[in-house]
Parts: sequence; structure tokens; C-alpha cells
Amino acid sequence: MAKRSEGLPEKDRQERILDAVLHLLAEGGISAVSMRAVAREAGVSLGLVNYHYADKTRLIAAALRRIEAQDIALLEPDADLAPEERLRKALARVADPEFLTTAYLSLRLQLWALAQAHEEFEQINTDAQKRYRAELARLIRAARPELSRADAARRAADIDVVQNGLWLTALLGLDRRSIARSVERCVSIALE
Amino acid sequence: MAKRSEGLPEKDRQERILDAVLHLLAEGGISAVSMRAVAREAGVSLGLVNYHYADKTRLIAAALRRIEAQDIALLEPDADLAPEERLRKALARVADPEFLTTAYLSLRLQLWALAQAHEEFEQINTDAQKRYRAELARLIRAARPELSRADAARRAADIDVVQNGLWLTALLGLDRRSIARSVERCVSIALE
DNA sequence: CGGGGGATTGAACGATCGTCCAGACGCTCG
DNA sequence: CGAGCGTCTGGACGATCGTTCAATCCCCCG
Repeated sequence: MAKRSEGLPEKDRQERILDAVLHLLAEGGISAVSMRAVAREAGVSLGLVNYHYADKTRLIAAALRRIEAQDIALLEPDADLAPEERLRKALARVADPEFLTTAYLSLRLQLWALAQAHEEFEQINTDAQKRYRAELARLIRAARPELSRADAARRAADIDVVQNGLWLTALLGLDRRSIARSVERCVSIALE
Repeated sequence: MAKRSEGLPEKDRQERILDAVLHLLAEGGISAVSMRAVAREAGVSLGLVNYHYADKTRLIAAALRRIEAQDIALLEPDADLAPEERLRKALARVADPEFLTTAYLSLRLQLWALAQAHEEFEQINTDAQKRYRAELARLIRAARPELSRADAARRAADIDVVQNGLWLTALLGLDRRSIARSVERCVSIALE
């Protein structure tokens, strides 16, 4: 049973542990993520990390799966907008300073690097990417109902390429104007 | 003095050591790069690695600097083509299966991840990126002399974004057709 | 030939790694 | 109350890490 003594403002310990993993990963890469560093950052004992996550692989996998939700959430719109405006807003949101933080971008990059180095993490990553593209295609078809499913999927894939490049280039420190132009390019790909 | 006993087909030991670093980095990420693993992969003793590169940071920095040349070389054309054709060829080459290998892409990603985690490696990376973009702008202006220097630089930056996304997406396993479309997009950005 | 210096080796150091485990804590239920 | 159970702690294990170092090798020069 979860504790939930009502007086405690502190988050669930498992949450705190995953937060710590993501924070360390974004800050110093995978080499900065040791079981002890995670425990210290989360403010729990070393033993507890291994208690909740049997080994390091499972710990990192759990942390990675927690980023997925955040990525897909980028596409979730305020539902009361017209479909086209909803799509425009979703495409603009990837460049929103609120989401496009260094920490988030760095996290993304480390996730990709991990996926390239370990098969297990690669699966988590490709699954997330597939879900993201499907959701994007759905938004496009809502805004342009005359498109075939295949056409919408193709446009979603093209947008994904530019967005990946946009994220990556933002991380590497390009100026904001070329990012704005890239967002505009995504809009025109989506809406012709 | 370098040995260079003429009978030996084996490369310089320092070269072999850097090769080993890059191979391990591409294959298993930074966690796979230990001094011992590098020595084993290069077929030399552990001590020699530390003899040529005083510590691990300097070893990796030397390896990263060796990738730069390869990146810039992507833009170097056969000199006997017309400027526009030279540019088209350079832009197409980033998607050439000969360069777009998994090993090379993975290496690039690990480089970016490293740059994000350590200041020292970040400097190496941004320097290389700057040189790449300048060289690309030069090619564009050769093909379109009527463009101002600023316009050419702007186009080079836009192309860099799409190319980064192209590389990244190729690495993440997207289909070849969307890559081809992205190459075409780079061409039209460059030549209007 | 004898010596000097760069190249190369592998053993050894202390630190840190992931994992394991015996036990303590706090809570519920019979 | 006491037995049971999920939660949590920190010490201990062997493995591996980066680094250091004395000793050896090889080759050129005097």
C-alpha cells in the first residue's frame, strides 16, 4: 500500500527516483546516472532504488517511458479550437520556450543516444516515435479531411523529420529565427 | 620519431587507438568506452593508451576532433563540376548510403550527446558545426552569386536544420522515401 | 659496442560501480 | 499484543573503473 500520510507534501518516492534519473541524465549524460547518484539526488537510500527497480536497466527503462507521455502531450490541444487552428497550435508548440528548454532537449538527445546503444531502450524509443507520428497524422486529417490516410501519414513523417532537426539544432544552439522558419515550414507541409 | 619500419602494414598505434574509441563509441555509447576496452580493441596495452593520451578526456577529445574532418569532407566536391551541380551533389551526398551508415550516424549522435554533457566536448562540436555551415554557405554563393552573404548564410542555416533532422531520423529508422524528400527540400531551399 | 630515450608493457593503487542482503521501521489485522 | 508484510536503510561483496609507475623493449647516435 502507498503511504499517503496526508500531512506529507513529498511526492511518491518512486516518482522522486524517476525525476532524479531524468535530471541527472539531462545534466550529465548516462555516465552521470549511477545508482548512488540517483539515490542522493532523490533523497532516498541506495537500497530503495534497487528495491523499486530490480536493476539499473529497468530503472532507466522506467524513466524513459515517463518521457513518452510528455512528448505526446505536445500534440494534445485545447479541444475547443477548430481542427486547423488546433494543428497550427500543436506545430507551434514544439518551439514554445516552455517546452523547448535545454533540459528537455538534452533529455531527448540522451534518450536517442541510449536507444542507439541498447536494443531494449531502442524499442521504447521507436514505440514512442510511432505513436507520436500516428497522433500527428490524425490531427492533419482532422484539418484536411480530403487527404487520404496515406497522404496524411506521409506529411506527418515529413514534419517529424523537420521537427527532429529543429529540436536537435535548437539544442546545438542555433538562433531563434531559423527555428521560427522551420516551424513555418512544418505548417506549410501539413496544409500545403 | 615515428617507427615506420617499411615492412609493417599496421597503422600508427595512435591512429589505431582513435579508431578503437570511435568504433566503441558508435557501437555502445560512451559507457562502452573504457580505457581497457579501447586498449583491447586497438590491440595495444592499457599503459600505451595513457602514454599517448594523458587522460580519458583528452583521449575522447582527440577522437572527436578526428570526426570533424570527415564531416566537412562531405561538402568537398569533385572540382571539375559547375557550381550548381557541385552544390546539388554535396547536398545529395548526405543521404548517400556510403556516408549514411548506421555507424557514422550513431557516432554523430553520441558526439552530440557528449557535447551536451561536457563543456569541453561542446566546444569541439560547435566549432565543427560553424565550419560546416560556413563551407555550405560558400557553396551556395558559388551557385547563386546574386545572393548576399547574409542570404546565403541564412539558407545554409536552414539546410543545416533539415539535414540534422534527416540524419537523426535516418538513425531512428524512418523509411528511405521521406529521406529522399528531405534531400529535395534542401535543394529547393538552396536554389529557391 | 655501449648508452640514452622514446615506445610499450602489465601489475598495482584507490575509488566507484551495480548488486545483494540482514535487519529496522511503520502499519494492519487477528 | 504480536505476527506479518510492504517499505526502507546502509554496510558489504566482487568487479571494473581511471590513473600511476617501474621495468622492458627497440632503435638511433656517438
